[in-house]
Amino acid sequence: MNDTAGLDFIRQIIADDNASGKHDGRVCTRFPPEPNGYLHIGHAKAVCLNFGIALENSGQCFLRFDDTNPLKEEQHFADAIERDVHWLGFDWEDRLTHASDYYQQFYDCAVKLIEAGKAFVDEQTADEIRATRGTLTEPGKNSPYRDRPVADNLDLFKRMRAGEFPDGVYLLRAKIDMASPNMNMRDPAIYRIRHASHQRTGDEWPIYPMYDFAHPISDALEGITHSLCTLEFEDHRPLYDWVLDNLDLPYRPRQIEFSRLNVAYMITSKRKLAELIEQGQVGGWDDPRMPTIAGLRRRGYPPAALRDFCERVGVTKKDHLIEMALLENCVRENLNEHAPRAMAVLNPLKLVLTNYPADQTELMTAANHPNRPELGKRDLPFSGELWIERDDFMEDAPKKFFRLKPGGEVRLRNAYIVRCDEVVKSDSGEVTELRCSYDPDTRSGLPGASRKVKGTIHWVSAPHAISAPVRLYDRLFTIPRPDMDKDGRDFKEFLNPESLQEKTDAQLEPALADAMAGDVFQFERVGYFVVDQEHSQPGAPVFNRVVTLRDSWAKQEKAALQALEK
RNA sequence: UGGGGUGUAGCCAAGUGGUAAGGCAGCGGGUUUUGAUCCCGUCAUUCGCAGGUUCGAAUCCUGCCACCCCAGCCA
Repeated sequence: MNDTAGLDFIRQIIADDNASGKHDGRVCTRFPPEPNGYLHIGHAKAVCLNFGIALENSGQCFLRFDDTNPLKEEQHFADAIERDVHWLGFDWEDRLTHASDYYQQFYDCAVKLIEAGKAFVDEQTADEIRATRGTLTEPGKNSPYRDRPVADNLDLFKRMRAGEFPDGVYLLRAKIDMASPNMNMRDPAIYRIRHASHQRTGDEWPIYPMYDFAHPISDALEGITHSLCTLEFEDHRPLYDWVLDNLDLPYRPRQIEFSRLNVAYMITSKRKLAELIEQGQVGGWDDPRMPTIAGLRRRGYPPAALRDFCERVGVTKKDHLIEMALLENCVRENLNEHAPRAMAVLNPLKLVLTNYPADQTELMTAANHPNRPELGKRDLPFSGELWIERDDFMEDAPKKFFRLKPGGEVRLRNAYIVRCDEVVKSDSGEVTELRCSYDPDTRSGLPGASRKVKGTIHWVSAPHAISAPVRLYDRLFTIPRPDMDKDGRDFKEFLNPESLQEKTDAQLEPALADAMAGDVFQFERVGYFVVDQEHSQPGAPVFNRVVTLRDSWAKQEKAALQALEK
């Protein structure tokens, strides 16, 4: 019986339960978001875990909206959550539920508890309750209403439900133990009066159950076998079990906690993200720099890469901080496989071929993917006037610089080898044009093409190029944990001023004009770029950089620079 | 200083008394018309620390240390 080897601790528990027949071999999970905001990368881990486990075990997973607090919830959040879970690649089929579907059952359960003498109606104020709860080291005090007769409790609770009392004057509490070292067991609130219109049940209910009461019951009613949640609910488990122990429900779910996902240079606090939006630091919840699913989608991260990431980070109870490099590796790995190649120049520098016939145009053939011939080829117009990347030319180049330098040769990808004969500068000394000669025998595909030069650079034909806005995105913050500063500095002090850089004069190969929103390309030697879903028009794409290519040259240069500083 | 958790490489993570998997990052090399991809190699004499048990300990015991969570009528 060594078949649990290598599984994470939750999957081991499930495998053991399956082996012992604990739930008749049934596996049922749920992803239970409150519809009070947008899903983010941390939720993605929970989605992948819950739906993934169900899939692996031929089980089922519910998408359940935990809508027990109408003050914070909105239908459009629920709609966005459904869209995001689907986009991540998961399907709940007919298992879309709401805590609010069970309001009557919750109420009936509460009545049962009251009848059993296990719950009472308190009429202390919120302040009084807080004051008598005790502290971490001191026990609390019993409410003066704790021993109210069952009949009175029943009467009051029914009148609470009937809407006879204003908010806050009565509260249904579980009767557990005010001296418990676990604060959650000190007669926790289970039902409060809230005269608020609910997005689904309208004004039907003036009272709403608390999470700690509603959650275990919802789980039990749905036949959830393993109720997975994050570590901060560990202290709630005794209460979760207490509710199940004291009610007669059809199933007995088990709560298991795992550590929430933390990714370096990202924050997931709803309040803080909202602050960035309010201040205009980012464009909205779907800004490509946001850690929201909507943001990641618009950034061009493939859902499969996100799933891969969630799998690779593992499931444990340790606090952790995942490096961004792992996420980016997952994205690159996916995109390298799937993204067709294209040529685009972000910082154009004019290159003129002095010996190329004037007004001549040739069609060069370029593979759409170097390792996947089945993805086909395309034609690239070539002429005597080209754009190349400014970084691909250096006047005083170091030995290891493989690109263009005065008098040097370089291969134009999919085209000819060219030599730099003359550097034209403006009055201010800025390089404005390179005058080069090409070697006609070295055209790609010709026998002369076998001549080797050290470098290959990308280009686009100036008369044929299209121009498109290109946005270069980078991490939103400059430090790994902007929200955990030791000196208490505000997270906004660590905003990366270079998280967005807009290129307005990028020159792209003409075929890119027809790119569709959501399409992702590798701009060769530059990075992966997605056609923005919001701002692109047919025939007028706007590109977002998903992630750069790995760049060992840049790394070398950076290292050399750092060595120089020392 | 109450209760609940967690400590294995730079970052994750397996390991369940028999001699430290794997991934990411890093480093070195090879292939390459992308300084990409791909390929090869390298990367913990030691598991928070200190004792103990044992032929044998990351795994068991004792003590200590560090970090995280909890005092909403939020979830």
